[in-house]
Amino acid sequence: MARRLTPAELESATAHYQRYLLSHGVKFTQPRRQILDAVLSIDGHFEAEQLLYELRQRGHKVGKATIYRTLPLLVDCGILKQVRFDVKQAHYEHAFGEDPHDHMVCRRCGRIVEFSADEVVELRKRLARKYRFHPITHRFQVSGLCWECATACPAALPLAAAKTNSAV
Amino acid sequence: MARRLTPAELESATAHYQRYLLSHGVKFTQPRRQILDAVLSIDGHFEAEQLLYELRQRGHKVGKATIYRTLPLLVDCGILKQVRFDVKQAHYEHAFGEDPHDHMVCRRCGRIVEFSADEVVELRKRLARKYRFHPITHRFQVSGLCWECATACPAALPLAAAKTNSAV
DNA sequence: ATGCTTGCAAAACGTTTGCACAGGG
DNA sequence: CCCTGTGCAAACGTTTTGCAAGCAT
Repeated sequence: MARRLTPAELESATAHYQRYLLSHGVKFTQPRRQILDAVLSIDGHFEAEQLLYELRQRGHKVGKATIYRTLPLLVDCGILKQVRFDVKQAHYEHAFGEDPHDHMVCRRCGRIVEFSADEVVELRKRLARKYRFHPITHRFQVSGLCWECATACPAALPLAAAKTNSAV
Repeated sequence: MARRLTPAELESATAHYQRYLLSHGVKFTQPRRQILDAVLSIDGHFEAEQLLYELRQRGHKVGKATIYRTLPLLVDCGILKQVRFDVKQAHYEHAFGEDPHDHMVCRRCGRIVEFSADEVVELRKRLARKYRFHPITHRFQVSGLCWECATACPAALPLAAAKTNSAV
């Protein structure tokens, strides 16, 4: 699960961001600083709208367009990762100070279980060799029922069993 | 890779669809028949817009709304699978007469390499047990460079190497 | 002073919905 | 016949873009 960053990591992330912007001839402006701070303060996954809300909470009048223009910068410099669930809008999470992980999403309650990506990366490496591909990143998302929903609603399980082998 | 369905499979898919519609009190209308035929004639992945185009090619005046209303039927009855790449619009592919597989997408040329999902399903099962989750489906997508692009453009590889361990 | 950045509003995009009419069982 | 399915167009929510004004270097 996303944990709150330590002060040292916050510092480091900011410095990293500034270096990145500088080296790309991009200015470290107040809105970009405010967005960075807000982004780093959020635990877990968020979408653009939530980020806008967080900024408004802090009394910052950043425009929606600026958010959409800034998120790619944060992704490119490695502070954020874009995570796409099965919905139209993009989600983001920290890529900084986090171990690589993937997600299991519960169909019933929407709960997200994060799990270590170590074994996934290993499998990915093996498959890439076999299929002659150079892997850079991956997304592995398992959809199903969390433990609570599965015990609370056994009716949903036959469906699960029937489709257990399908890849999406 | 998606292969063209055999006449027997086409027949079987149509019968299957009709049975599904009937059992759900849904009519097998002309537009739905036309959409089914067009869908089955397409190899590989497609999106709603391409399906509309294919129908127009055949001289069928099916509305866009009907396409969007029909695709879920085809997914629910197991003829299609929704595949989501890193773009906003949904893609679809045959789920009929196909082995479960996942995708590697080349960042440079967009080429899609399909690979068997057997090992992925196995890993998924192991992880689900460990994290107490009931898997139903999964999506495993590897992003990187295909063999051709990697050899044609070695400049892109350092980036690949640097990010090799990141999950998305 | 220059030119990247901003906010606003409007456009674009894929998708969904409301409605009156058409068509299948 | 009835009731569902259809096409059209308009609505939708997210994301992008054009533009005049603002601000960092």
